[in-house]
Amino acid sequence: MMTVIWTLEHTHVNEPAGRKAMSHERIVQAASRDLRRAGFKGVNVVDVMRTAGLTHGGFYAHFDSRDALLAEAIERASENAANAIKTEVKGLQDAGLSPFRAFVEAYLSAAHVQDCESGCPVAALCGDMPLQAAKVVDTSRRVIANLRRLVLQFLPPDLPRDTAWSVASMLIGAVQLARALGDTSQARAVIAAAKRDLLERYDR
Amino acid sequence: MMTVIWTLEHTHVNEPAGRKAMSHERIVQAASRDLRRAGFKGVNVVDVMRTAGLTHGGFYAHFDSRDALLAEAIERASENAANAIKTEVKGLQDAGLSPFRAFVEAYLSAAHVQDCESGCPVAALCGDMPLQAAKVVDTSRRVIANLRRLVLQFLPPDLPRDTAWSVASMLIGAVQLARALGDTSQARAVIAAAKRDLLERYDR
DNA sequence: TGTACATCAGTGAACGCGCGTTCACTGATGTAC
DNA sequence: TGTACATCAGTGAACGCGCGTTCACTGATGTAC
Repeated sequence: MMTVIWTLEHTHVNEPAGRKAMSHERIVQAASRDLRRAGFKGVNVVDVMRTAGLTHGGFYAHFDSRDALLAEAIERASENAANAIKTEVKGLQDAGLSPFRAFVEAYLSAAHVQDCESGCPVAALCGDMPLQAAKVVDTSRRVIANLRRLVLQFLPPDLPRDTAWSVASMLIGAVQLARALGDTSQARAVIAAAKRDLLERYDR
Repeated sequence: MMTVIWTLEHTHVNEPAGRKAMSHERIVQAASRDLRRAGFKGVNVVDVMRTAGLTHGGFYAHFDSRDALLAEAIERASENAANAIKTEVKGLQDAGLSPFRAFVEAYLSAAHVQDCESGCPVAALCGDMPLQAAKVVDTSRRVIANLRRLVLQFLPPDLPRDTAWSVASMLIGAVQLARALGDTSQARAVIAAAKRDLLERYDR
């Protein structure tokens, strides 16, 4: 037991970021993209490892199970997407839009509808979240809480706080409908209607 | 060729509804429930046939493929759910609610959030629709169009027609978030916020 | 500094299971004459 | 009306493939002395 602890303490001493840690990171990144592009069932151990430049045999040196990877991947997706959105919002605010309007334009942009693999994991995965293993469900709920906090950052402060929930509902519902309708005029109508609704009602 | 046609014409003569047609119906009904409860990946040929009181070997006498079953099942789910909603809306209207309010209360009821297997297939499946086979995607889009028409039936008529899209977005987004959050106060807050938002804005 | 040993991260073959799909066969029902 | 035959709906075993998981092994790196 003493020996094991001693070994662990010295595991990452020698390489700058740690070879294993870098591999781990590449695996999680690959999974977080597959996850959003193809859903929970679209995350495949062999493919993810190959994308990360490895072979599948080493997978279980990094994760207890595929579900453990899913949990890490969805959390990573949440961070990535939040950062991407915030960056785009900043640009739109600099161009003169109000914080809330900038956020709505960023979240409901054509780019976000099309590039689901780098987008919001709640929009991509919400319907399947309750069907996953307990560990993944727990992480999913934290990711939903992250989205709520993100909305709150840009919501006019005089509104009741649970307005963040109806705004989040509208946003993920519209993105999902638009993606399901594909590249059609109906898909664009969904996005346009959601934008108009949100901005007319809540933009100050 | 003549023989085949002759045979087909006489296939269903002898039994009231047709033995095969009744089996077909039971299979589709079973699949439409599994589909909404457990998603596209939750529809399993062996289980569906067992639920319908049959063995799996006979499946391909009824459907070309599992995807063909999915397409029929999602369309059947759409009809079932629309009828159930309309019935409940009628009851709420008789109790004095406006058409739109009755519809929102029915769609966002606790029963609809909990009993997904008899609920709206768009709320249950929207996120996975674009990941399915072409035939299933086509049917999914028709089912989304059905939901839009259902919303239009209860929307105040003076509103722009594409308001149906933002209302539909809010409804399916809220139901999905509530289901993902489980039986928690947050889930109830999502539903309450969506109801308040829709009714304050559109109820006349 | 060099040598022997231990550990680490990763490899690739193999296992086991689920599940969509196929197929030869069966009992029941209907049809021809 | 009865007999022989055809068809229908369904059965159950088996096939093939994908995929999560395991495991013995390897080359590289680090450590003890």
